[in-house]
Amino acid sequence: MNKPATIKDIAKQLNISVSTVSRAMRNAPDVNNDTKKAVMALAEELNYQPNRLALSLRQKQTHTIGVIVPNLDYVLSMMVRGIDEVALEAGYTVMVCQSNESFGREIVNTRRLLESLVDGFIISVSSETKSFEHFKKIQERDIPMIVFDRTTPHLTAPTVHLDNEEGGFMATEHLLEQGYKRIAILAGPKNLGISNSRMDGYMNALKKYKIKPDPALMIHCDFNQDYAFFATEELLAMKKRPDAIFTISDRMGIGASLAIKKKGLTMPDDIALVSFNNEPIVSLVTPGISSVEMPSFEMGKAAAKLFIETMHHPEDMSGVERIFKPKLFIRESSQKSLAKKL
Amino acid sequence: MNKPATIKDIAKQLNISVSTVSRAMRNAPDVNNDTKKAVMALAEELNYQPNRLALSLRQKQTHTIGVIVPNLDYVLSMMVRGIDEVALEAGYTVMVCQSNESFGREIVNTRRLLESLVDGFIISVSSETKSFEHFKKIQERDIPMIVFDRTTPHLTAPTVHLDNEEGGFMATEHLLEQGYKRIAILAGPKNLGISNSRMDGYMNALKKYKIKPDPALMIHCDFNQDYAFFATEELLAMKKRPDAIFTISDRMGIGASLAIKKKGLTMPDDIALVSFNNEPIVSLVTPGISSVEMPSFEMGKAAAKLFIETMHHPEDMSGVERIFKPKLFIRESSQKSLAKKL
DNA sequence: TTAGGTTCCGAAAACGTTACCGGTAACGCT
DNA sequence: AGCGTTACCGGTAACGTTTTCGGAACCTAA
Repeated sequence: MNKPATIKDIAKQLNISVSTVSRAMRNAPDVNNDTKKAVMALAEELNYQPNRLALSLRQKQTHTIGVIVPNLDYVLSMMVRGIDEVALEAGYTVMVCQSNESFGREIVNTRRLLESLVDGFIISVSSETKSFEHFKKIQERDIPMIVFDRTTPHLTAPTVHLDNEEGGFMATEHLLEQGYKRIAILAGPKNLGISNSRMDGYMNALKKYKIKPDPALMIHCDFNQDYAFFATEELLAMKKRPDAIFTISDRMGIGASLAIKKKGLTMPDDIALVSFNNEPIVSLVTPGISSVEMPSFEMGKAAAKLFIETMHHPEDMSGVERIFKPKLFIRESSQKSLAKKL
Repeated sequence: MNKPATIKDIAKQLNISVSTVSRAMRNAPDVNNDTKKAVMALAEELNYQPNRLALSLRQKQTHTIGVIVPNLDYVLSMMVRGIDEVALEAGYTVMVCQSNESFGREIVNTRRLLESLVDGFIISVSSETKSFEHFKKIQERDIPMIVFDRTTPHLTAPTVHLDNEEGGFMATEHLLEQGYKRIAILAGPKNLGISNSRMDGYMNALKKYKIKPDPALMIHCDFNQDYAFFATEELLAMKKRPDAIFTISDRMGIGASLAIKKKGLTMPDDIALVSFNNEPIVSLVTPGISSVEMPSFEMGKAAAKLFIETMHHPEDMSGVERIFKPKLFIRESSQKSLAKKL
């Protein structure tokens, strides 16, 4: 009914020009104090809200960051909170879109946000994504873009991610130190960078301990609990079954642990388990599952900071990488001494 | 560097007017097929992306829904996914802002989105919120607003929520049926509607079974795991301690279970536990925790549908309520027979 | 008095798009 | 020949804001 008040309404009522009102609102120096007060007062009274669309159209920037994530699981929602935190601080609004791990949705989201809705992007690529044309379109337009968490070599952009290789290495070395020899790995889809890096770490650790990797113990499966469950069942059905499993995510770790329990085996005696992410859940199940932690919140903050930096100095930020270090939390699922204490 | 192409560029290059280009892009009927093709082709070539800001400014609508949630925990992120789902389908983009359970952040977020960035709101109020002026400002401007999950009587708007009273009743009655008599409740802050409703259900169940509620067993504490832990410790330290606890969320349930374990008590024999939300985690801990489930995803979808309905028929939708029914999942923490089987 | 500086304000263009109103040309019909 | 339709297309205002330029009014100082 009652149209929202505009700068024009205020101008008319006060018998001054819109430019003056505009200046007064922004507290510009060249406007009389009395007029300023009058404008402010009337704005308050009319419940005036500036129209950001007009502003953005005018100055060709929206002060909005488009964040595209594959999901809002524990880790990513932590990261988003981090992004939110510093973005708000810096005067940006964030627009979160989840692609649901779907390539198609990712494209749609990108296209939408690209319609002048955002000043730039902070993205984490979906596990389904194999082609990166939609992201390259962003770069062709010289629009800032940060890739975080799920990074990829196919995109040259400032990135924030974990040292996943190190994480994979730590997890595997820990198992080796505990004396496990046949260590299986449950990895994600082959095109998923974080999965591959973690697997590289796994390989490195095996190499260091002079153990020949066994392809039969290296499983690629979908990035979720159910697939991990089935994959683990198969692993456990092998004639020479593994004595330890490293899963690339906690969800998968949970799936694996369920399969282990179902088979009637116990951790860590019959088989050990280490997973990744260190979500709260892994400390609550019995036995507690060892897991590699990533500083999600901090990484989110770093991504946003990097974004803002890029906004200010777009010149060759493209190589910048912020790499965070993982931390291994050892629990009963992988340490015999700990388990015996119980 | 290379400015994004506009409708004007296309017009100039094709020697036609902007209006024609505009019509061609929208596939309007009154434009020659050849020109249409030419426009489309050139648009493709120039990598033209329409400018939604201009469009929105012109037609005074943004096709964006502002979603304000207190956090992105399991339940709410499920709901957001539901909202996303139907919103995208209906041609809307959603803008998710988390208030982090902070009143101040909620206000800031509302103000930002109110600056003509969204066509309307779907909100779930923060647990800290006691005043609702910022939300009423939305309504004063005749902007559609749906309240979901965390609803409140202070706001008259179309709502989507769980039958929380029923949920509280189910949980409590289940405990009573199992023979528990001194049932404590761990509730949230006193101003939190869902908490109060669940507590009402609790009261109703006690009444039905002719048990006099004991104020000493009704604890209000912060909506998280740690506070629940401490509150439970106090409960267990009572001379006449409760023989069952109903917690109003799974996080709190986890906190309670940890306190119970620490004290050396076992569930369900020494004490029973039922919580709320039925997050995956409650089925994974030992003993499994009984919990009341809400159809989060469906509720999110319903909220978005209701929003779209409201957009189309704003007239007196204000009374509409979509109430979903909870479902109790019984696990070892509260059913003696189940526990004995293990 | 006049020159020069301040202080305050207004007019108008611009951002990219759509919507409204109109116009022209070609065609067919009487 | 004259008229009405039809099929296309163009000009322009408008959306709400900022920005640039300029100018009026006043003050100060020589």
